[in-house]
Amino acid sequence: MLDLKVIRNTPDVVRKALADRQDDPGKVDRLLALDSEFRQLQVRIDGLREERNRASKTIGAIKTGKAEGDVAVLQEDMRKLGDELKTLEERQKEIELERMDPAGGVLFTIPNIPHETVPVGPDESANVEVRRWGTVPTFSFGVHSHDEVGEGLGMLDLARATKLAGARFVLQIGPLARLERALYNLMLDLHTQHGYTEVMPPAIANEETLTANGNLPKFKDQLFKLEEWPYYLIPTAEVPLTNIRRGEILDAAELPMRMTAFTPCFRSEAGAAGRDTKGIIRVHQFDKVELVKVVHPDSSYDELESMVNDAERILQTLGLPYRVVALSTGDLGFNAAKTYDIEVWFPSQNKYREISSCSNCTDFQARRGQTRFREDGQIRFPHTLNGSGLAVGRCLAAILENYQREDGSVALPEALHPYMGGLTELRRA
RNA sequence: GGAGAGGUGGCCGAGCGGCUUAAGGCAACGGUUUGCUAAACCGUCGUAGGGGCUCUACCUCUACCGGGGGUUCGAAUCCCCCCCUCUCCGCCA
Repeated sequence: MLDLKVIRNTPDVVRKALADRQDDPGKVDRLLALDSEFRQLQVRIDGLREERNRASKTIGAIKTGKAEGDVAVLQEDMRKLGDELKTLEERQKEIELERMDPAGGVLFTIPNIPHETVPVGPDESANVEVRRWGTVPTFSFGVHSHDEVGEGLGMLDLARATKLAGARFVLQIGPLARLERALYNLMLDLHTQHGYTEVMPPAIANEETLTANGNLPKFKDQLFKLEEWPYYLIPTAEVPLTNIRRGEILDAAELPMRMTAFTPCFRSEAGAAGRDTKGIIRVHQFDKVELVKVVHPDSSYDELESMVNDAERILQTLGLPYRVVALSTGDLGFNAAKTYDIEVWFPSQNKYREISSCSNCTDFQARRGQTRFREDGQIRFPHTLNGSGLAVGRCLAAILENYQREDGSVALPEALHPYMGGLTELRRA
């Protein structure tokens, strides 16, 4: 959420941000109207409470013989005042819900303000490619999609995954199952070597946690909920990691916090029917190594650049060609002020596909979760960043495609050999 | 799952309808003293939202004692519901 004071003081900035995002700038004016009414009520309510507090104190003094007066008259007056107060309080509560309620208040429908360096544009067509790395491989034979390669090896069985759970689930067997483990071990090893603290969080989160992260209530239909429980399967480790210090005031010396975590991720993929139905690109359960930083506001954009580099390093280590794209205002996520996507090359689709998304959420998430830090007596909100480092399943799919050979076997990148117990290729048994 | 005991400021801990404006202590910060350190002494010392104003200051009000509701002129204190922690029992990877 944005700072209400920022919206009051610089409404034009927020209106422009909404317009750039193809959102409704009128939200600002609706919010300001509610805010004004709320504050007027606040003044009257506080005045009445003050009067009541005084009178109650007087009644107490009279009863203990420290003052003179008619208790009955005062009590009757305060009863009437109490009725009036109750009416005003109920009114204010209604306005408060419209203004600030996480489940639908106007403030919570206003997205983060894009950074000045974000390209302005209506949708993904306005995204800007920042750089490319690696050489796109050429094949002297007809390339196969990753699922064809995996099934050809006898190590990927999507039909039986469907029997076990349903469509959009994955079953890997033998060396391909081990490849999954090898990949996330490699990722965690590299990230921890570069200053990230490894974290193993719960894969289930409660409503408060998901609300603070912005997944609830807006994206409820993207989540798997546990029946009979107020719990959800996490859609990403970003959810628990950004909530670890929720509601706390940190010491400035604790910043920056850099964390990495491997978790399964669960997404309903509601609304994605028909998209990426083939293969394991878009599934209900996938593994991901996540990067999260909680940093001082002054350094957050530098931290974003280094986070992207940290994610890129994985692809470089694996020798997978990719490009980095800066998202435009129209494509930016709700929480993000700036986002880079990393897209890896998929030969069978003849295009780059997203394998990581790294965002600076500035103070937007921290404010929502009331994560703060104290510096020179001042209390401020830190900036939070999150990025995939990387999506393991998509990484595995990219290896199957980019390293496939004509005979159906797949070479393994050298960096993985130690993680595969010396195995240098995948070959049908 | 059953029985009991608890949740009060950064921490410890008193308070159990009005002398609380949440005592006292520890820690922290500023100062005095000191050759240095320590000690002692003095002061400051929660968060949030309003209002005033001569607007980085200052004055002032309100809310918050796990969360939510209720009783009352008045609730940390009484009542109801929920959450969490601890101890014991049961079950269990």
